[in-house]
Amino acid sequence: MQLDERKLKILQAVIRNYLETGEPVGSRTISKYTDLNLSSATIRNEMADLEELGYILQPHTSAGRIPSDKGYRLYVDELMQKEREVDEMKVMLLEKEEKMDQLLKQVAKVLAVNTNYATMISAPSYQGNKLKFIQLSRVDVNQILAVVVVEGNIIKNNILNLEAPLDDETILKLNILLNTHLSGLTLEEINLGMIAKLKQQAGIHSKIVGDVMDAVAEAIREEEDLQIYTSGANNIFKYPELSNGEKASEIISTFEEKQLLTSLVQDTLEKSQEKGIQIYIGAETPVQSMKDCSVVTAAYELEEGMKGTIGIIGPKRMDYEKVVGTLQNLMKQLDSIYKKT
Amino acid sequence: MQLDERKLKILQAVIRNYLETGEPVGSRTISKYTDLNLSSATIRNEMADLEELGYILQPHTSAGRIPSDKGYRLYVDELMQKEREVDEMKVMLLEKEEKMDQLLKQVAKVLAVNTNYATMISAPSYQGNKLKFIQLSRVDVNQILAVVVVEGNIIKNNILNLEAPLDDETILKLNILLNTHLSGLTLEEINLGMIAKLKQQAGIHSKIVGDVMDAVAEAIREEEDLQIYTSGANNIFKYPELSNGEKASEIISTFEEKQLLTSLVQDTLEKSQEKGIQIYIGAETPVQSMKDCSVVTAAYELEEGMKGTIGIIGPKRMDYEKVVGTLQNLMKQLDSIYKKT
DNA sequence: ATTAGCACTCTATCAAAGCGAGTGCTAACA
DNA sequence: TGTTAGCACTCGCTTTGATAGAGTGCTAAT
Repeated sequence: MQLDERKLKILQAVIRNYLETGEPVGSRTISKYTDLNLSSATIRNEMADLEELGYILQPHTSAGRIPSDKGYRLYVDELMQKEREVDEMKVMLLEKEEKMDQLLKQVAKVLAVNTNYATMISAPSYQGNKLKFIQLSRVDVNQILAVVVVEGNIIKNNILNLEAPLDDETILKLNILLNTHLSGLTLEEINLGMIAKLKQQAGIHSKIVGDVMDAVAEAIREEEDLQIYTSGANNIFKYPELSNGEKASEIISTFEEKQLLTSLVQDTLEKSQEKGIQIYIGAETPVQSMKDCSVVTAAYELEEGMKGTIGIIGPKRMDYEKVVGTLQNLMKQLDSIYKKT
Repeated sequence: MQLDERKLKILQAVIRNYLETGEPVGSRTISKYTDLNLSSATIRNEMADLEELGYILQPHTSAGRIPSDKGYRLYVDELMQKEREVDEMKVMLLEKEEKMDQLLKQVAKVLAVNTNYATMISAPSYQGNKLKFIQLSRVDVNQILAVVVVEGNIIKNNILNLEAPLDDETILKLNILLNTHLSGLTLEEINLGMIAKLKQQAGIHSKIVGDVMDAVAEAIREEEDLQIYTSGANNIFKYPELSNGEKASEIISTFEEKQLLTSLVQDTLEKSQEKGIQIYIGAETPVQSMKDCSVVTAAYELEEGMKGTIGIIGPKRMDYEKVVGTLQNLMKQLDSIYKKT
């Protein structure tokens, strides 16, 4: 059996209607709602076919139909209106110099308020970026501060405890040594051989060099378990199908233990090569606890190849068109903020 | 009418029973539960009195009684067993050098898992601490990095954009200028007059000084909206009286917008002078959205006078004794971690 | 002062009944 | 052959009424 034009139209009508109301859709509703001018009986026959094909299903006999995951999938792939007016969403323009996390939190929040869904945003990860600057300074008689700056102005600090005091001149020398050898290198290029060479040159101060390198390594490591911000988790209470205790609890947990969203971020980044915006319907999601939701994600890229992801989490009957539109809109704005520098 | 011994015992029995079951408690239950050897009829009379006095209330006629906020208050103030065995709770010992936020998250989580309530912990705030060190370094042709270190090794970075390049010597001079005048001062002592004087001394570079002072100011400001970590928000779903959509949503929101908990932190810090552990029952809480919960908080103090707070949020019928015990236990452990350095 | 006893109240639970929405099928129709 | 009117049927939701049970307040006896 094939999906002819008419079946598609009916499926579309069912889904549209269900997205709006959240209630199973009956044949009579379709018969009036569409411009097909077909009686409910005809619709019924077609709907029986659609059910057999797996695009819609009945919660129980003598109820209307609701879309299945397969139905939603067809809808977002083929049937969805690609362009639609989207409410203009103003991201408050933040100075680029402002702390990145402020901006991200802000974006997540604006998005949550605008869409009425839960949102997440992962901070751009800086893999492959170059070391820009290292500075050691004494802050106390037996402590020095190591500041590591990576391209993109990511700054990491570490306090190092000294065994024996260092005089100012030595610190200066170490600074020069470190900067001349390391700046401009990517974090990957700083390998053991290079470290050994540096230590050798540092002579009796090789321990300090080792400690600094550990600080650099930690800067990398910390960046690896990436930061994720969320907002609007309470929006899920707006959708009865998600707000029963069991499911709500699961979703809230995931939002609290943000690291559980990592797989979502990874998957989005991988797939973002092929397609800008990614839609996960129900069980398609890489995060188990969201199998009753749909998740729409996009990868964004700031200058200098820093990539992060934005995600919107809602019920399966989310307004995909609006969400996709809003997300595209947001991308543009992020772009413009970071281009106009 | 006064609360004699017997009334107190009955009130205690009602509350104990209600804490366990969460169901209204009837006179017959009390009659058997206690060692008073009184008939249910007598209990009924006494309970009628207790209700008139406002310590207990009936959800509806012909239901048992439940404690009122006033009843709980009396209970925690007077009736509660002060000492009780508490499950030993191991806080994973983290190296002191480890990042503070790791430790805090860990503590919040352990506490949530152990108590089955929602928890929050605020990072210690460093008000009144002294400026230790300021360092300007050039990271780019027109950017300098300002690092501000406050006592307690709190470090803040800011990138400043220059209008005109600065030579190394000038940067060095500025460093000396700033450090000689500012280090050792508390953040409050750095007032406008002092800034003006510095600017004057900096001559043509007064703009830089101004920018650095802004950076310092921002370091303060950022520290002010203090960091709060939460865990176990989903635990509230374990208590039916809190997991209805409306209330749950409100609580979850508060946990997401952690800044809403600030007033709780403030209040705890203020009151911590008089009493170690603070209990807010229902409407007593400074955070409006938790009026249906009880909140138990404590202020902790790490070395160097850094104070933060820990809070446990649960239903009014929370196990106060256990929670208080657990909290005291935790305090001891935190102490020992930070004492043994 | 305490308590046994009783009438009363209120809720929760269950079954029966009716309603309404929706279906599938059949037969008639164009 | 595709469409549609009609009809019997199913199922869930809501209402209703009856019942049981828990608990109370009051009174009268101890």
